[in-house]
Amino acid sequence: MHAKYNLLKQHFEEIVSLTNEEWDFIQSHFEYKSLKKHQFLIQTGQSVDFEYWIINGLVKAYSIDDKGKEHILQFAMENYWVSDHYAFQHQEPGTIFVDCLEDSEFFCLSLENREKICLEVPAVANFFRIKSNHGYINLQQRILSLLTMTAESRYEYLLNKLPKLIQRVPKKLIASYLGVSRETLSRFNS
Amino acid sequence: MHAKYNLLKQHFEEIVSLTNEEWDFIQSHFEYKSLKKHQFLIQTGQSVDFEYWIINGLVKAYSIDDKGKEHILQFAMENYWVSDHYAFQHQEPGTIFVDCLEDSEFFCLSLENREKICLEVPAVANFFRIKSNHGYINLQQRILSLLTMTAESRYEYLLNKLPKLIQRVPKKLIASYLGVSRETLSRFNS
DNA sequence: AGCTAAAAGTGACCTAAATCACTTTTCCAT
DNA sequence: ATGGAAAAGTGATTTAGGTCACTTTTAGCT
Repeated sequence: MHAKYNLLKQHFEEIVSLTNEEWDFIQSHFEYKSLKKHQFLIQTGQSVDFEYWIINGLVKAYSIDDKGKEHILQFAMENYWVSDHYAFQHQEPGTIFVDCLEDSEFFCLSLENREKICLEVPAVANFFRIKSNHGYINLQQRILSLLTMTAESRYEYLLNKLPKLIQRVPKKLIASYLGVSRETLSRFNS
Repeated sequence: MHAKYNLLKQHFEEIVSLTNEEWDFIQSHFEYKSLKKHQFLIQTGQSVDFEYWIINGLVKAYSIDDKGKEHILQFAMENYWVSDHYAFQHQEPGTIFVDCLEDSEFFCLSLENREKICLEVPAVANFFRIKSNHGYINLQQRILSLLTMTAESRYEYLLNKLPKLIQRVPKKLIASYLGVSRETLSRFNS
């Protein structure tokens, strides 16, 4: 477990620097969790008590429409943060599902603990500020890609940006992420 | 100008509390700017020196594709923040345009000053952290709406969510924001 | 008020992608 | 290794929305 906490520490220290005391304090506010493939991290209607940092593994965050169709909001793997941010932030029941595409391990941070370490250790507030900002920028890029690009060029763009992801994820899920039917995706390229 | 700075102070204090000394320090890191309708705040290829808080007015942030078509990333009005966040953060040339749909006034914050006030005043880091997080959540909602809803229901949703905005913005720009042609938008509803 | 330009509406036609139905391939679990 | 399920591929058909061309309405000027 020490080694795993060290990965998280490295993750913070890519952005901000921390003293050993600060790190010990921060670390003590995380919980460990482990799930197998197909298990749920978050389900609609249930409380969302944590934000999760992924130690290793792969999850998908998605919502299901009235026709039962799945729409993928995000794939998240090692080093990513994932949650139902809306529900977590507002402490409301979940609006999306998050489940594991591979066996996965997480460090879990509650809202209360997040606010606590942000207020106690300014570097943590800065860390999350910068992380959120990067996340915001990424989503803006994705929106632009949805507005400006055809499904096929979104696919090429993704192949280029996250080639490793494509290896690990069935194409029908990639299709759902891109906002295209699996049949159409299957007719692209190659 | 005092009164306008006060609006900004109120904006901060919706999220965090600040002492008078802290506020004076923060305030001194903003510059004032005023633009007329049709003037540009940000242009592609030019450096993006600031993040802007809108005192009053209305702007659109958009990119132009290879066919010369405009795609609207964001409308921003009083109390909103706007910039080319990517270019600003990475100090690279702008990738989008931002121009005024109405005469507008801004408080401008440089990257250097932002980092300075975030490091000096932890409440500011927390303010931007929370703001970014809200922004992230909003963009996730928009992505979901692009993935799951028809153009028509996206329009209804927007009408419902930001009725005032529709009043102030030509429908062809709303169409561009929704990712639909203006002819198609015109055929919706009533 | 009157002129111009931008915005909005509308019809006809076209196309990218969805949907449906079915086959083939790949991946696991026993 | 093998049987069953999930994933992927493919053809036929449908459809939402795009594009083009034109008219009507509205909003700003001077």
